Amino acid sequence: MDSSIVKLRSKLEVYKAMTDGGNLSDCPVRDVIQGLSGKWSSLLMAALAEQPYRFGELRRLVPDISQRMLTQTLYDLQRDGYVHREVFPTKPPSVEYSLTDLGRSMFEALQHLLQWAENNHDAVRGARATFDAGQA
Amino acid sequence: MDSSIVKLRSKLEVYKAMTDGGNLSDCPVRDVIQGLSGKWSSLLMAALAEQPYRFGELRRLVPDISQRMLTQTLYDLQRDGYVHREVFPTKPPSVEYSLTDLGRSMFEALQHLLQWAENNHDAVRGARATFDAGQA
DNA sequence: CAGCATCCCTCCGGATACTG
DNA sequence: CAGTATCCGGAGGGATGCTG
Repeated sequence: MDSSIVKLRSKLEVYKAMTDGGNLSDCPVRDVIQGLSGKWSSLLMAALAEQPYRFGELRRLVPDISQRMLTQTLYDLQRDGYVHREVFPTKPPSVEYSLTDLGRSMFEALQHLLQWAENNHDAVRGARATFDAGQA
Repeated sequence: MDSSIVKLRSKLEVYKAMTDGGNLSDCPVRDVIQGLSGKWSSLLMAALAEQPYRFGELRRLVPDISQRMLTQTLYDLQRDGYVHREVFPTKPPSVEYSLTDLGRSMFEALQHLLQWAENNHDAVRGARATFDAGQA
């Protein structure tokens, strides 16, 4: 739960951690990463990092997500301990989603990547365009 | 290409960046993230961050990747400008893959998340187990 | 309001066989 | 050695309709 700067191990060590566990498919690091690789996970984490939201608010906030995927992604995030789900027995009922401490901790790590993407997406787009032009 | 500490904007700003672009499906940040969300992308980036590797070396390094996915993932990473592919016209030919400057820059951001996963995967596993027990 | 159920389809990714 | 080509099953994900 420590949000301070993490002393990074060598790159080799990071790679080795991703291949640990004997059976590679059981590697816990890859397992965690896999859970965040869905189409909507990082976007919903970014939204909830801002503030707690109710189900319908998230729908309006992310208009192009289907109701099915919103339900399922929130379920998965809750299952992995990133998101807290609280039901208010009002009438009609309302459900609020918020980040847990684990979720906030994870998002701080994720945020580096999102920030990088924001700063460098034009370089990536450019590389893609150049590459496609060369292959044409 | 600056690898120094990035001054993080507010969480709200990060979320807004992920919903920019009018048409959400055209949001460049989500576009970049999407390209890294494949099953093998981060693992191969971690391997190549360690040192350049040839095709066959990567195969042996990651035994449970199919040859098809190795080819395709390397192709995609190259297309997005993260990986450089160099052919040596030996006989038989050998091809070496290495990270570009853009790739190294990106990996530094990605590494935070990998590091977090390594440090906290037991917490995630635990949350998952607890959750599943409660639902049973 | 906040979902579950159902149908359906795309495409990710694995297995196998073949080339320069 | 470093790939391409094909086939194929299954998970991911969208649209629609119904419930407490």
